[in-house]
Amino acid sequence: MSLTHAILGLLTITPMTGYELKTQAFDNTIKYFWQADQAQIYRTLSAMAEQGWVESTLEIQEDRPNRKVYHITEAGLEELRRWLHTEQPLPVHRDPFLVQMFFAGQLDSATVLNHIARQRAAHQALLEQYKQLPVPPLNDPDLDHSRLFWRLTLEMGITTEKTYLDWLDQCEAAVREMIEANAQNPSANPWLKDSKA
Amino acid sequence: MSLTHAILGLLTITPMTGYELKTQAFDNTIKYFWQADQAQIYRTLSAMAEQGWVESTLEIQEDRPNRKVYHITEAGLEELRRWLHTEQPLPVHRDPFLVQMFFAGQLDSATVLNHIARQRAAHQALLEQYKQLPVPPLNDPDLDHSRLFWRLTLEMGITTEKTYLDWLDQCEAAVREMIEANAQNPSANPWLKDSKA
DNA sequence: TTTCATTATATGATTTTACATATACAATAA
DNA sequence: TTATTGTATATGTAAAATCATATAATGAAA
Repeated sequence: MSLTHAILGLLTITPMTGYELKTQAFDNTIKYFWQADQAQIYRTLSAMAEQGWVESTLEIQEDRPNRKVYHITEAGLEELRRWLHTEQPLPVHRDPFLVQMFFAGQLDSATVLNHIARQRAAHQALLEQYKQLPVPPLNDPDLDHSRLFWRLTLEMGITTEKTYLDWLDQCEAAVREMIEANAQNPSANPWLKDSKA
Repeated sequence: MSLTHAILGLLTITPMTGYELKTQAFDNTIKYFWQADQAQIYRTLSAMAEQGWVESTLEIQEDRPNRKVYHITEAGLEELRRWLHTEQPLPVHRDPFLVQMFFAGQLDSATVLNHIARQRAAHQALLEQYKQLPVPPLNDPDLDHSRLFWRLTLEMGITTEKTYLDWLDQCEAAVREMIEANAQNPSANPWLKDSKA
């Protein structure tokens, strides 16, 4: 599975604790292409340590919990390199909102517009977060190999969110148009319910 | 979970067997926002039948296996309506290729270009498949409520794939540029390995 | 002729993901 | 003062997803 390899890759950048992997790497940086649960990260780290792909050193701290800093081993590097050469399957799409929209013909228009607005806000927030990530732009002279790919994948996250927002706007427009069309149609149907407000 | 509600929704269109749900609905139509395994569909249908949300009638066939045609019940319709009113969480992104690209600085450029080309072909194929789905376009007068939302979600699938293809092209261009830049740089690094061909 | 694809349902086993909760101390906020 | 947030690791459990395989008939292809 790719979580293992995402972690292996991250540990080539710098040794990290499970907590840092979660809060700095996954939640802030690469969540637009791989999301991971905290519990899953810790358990995967244990499994990887058993495999011999990572090792940890305990850092004793006084005022806060001890840190288990993981670093990648030679075997881990080898596994990462092997995996990096393999062809990857297509992404799995599972978007519950799109399921909802697919069947939104069964909802009144006001509810649909409300759903759209909420999703819009959530995606907008994501986009803002991605935009603030400190990765040099494509035309930056500091863009070395690694950073080039970080920027490219970040661009993907940003573009995806922009596309999503555009689509939500398109949906809203289409729904409003449909409301108009129905308002002029005397054989009014229940779809208009509440939506005149 | 949304698989249940995707199935409930699909059964409001027409009664179907598990096989039809898989081959016609999921694999052909809505896989760009909800993918489902065959085994999972059958098991979910069983669970839904126990819940009382669907019922099945057995259609005896002579030359092929009998069909278990599921239809939605009143309780199922109620559950679907309830769910359609709830707010949905953001989509979960898990794209192993993007993980690979994030760490592609550790690969030689020829391998990266090869990976990109393969993904491109796969996404191109998906796009072609989506384009051929028989859903009336947005400006079609036959576009009723249901079909409007089918078209909107399909537009999302198409747009997403187009965006992905554009991004892959951008990646390819960036990698080729990086190759150029490195070729002129005498402090050649292993990244160029094999990529001069 | 044997293998493969299609139609159709189903189970076993495993892996992956998700959700909840526990511990523990410090600092900050209500 | 009490509650919450941040740092840090971990387990229990359940749900969901994946992969493999079984059955069984027909028809087509190698």
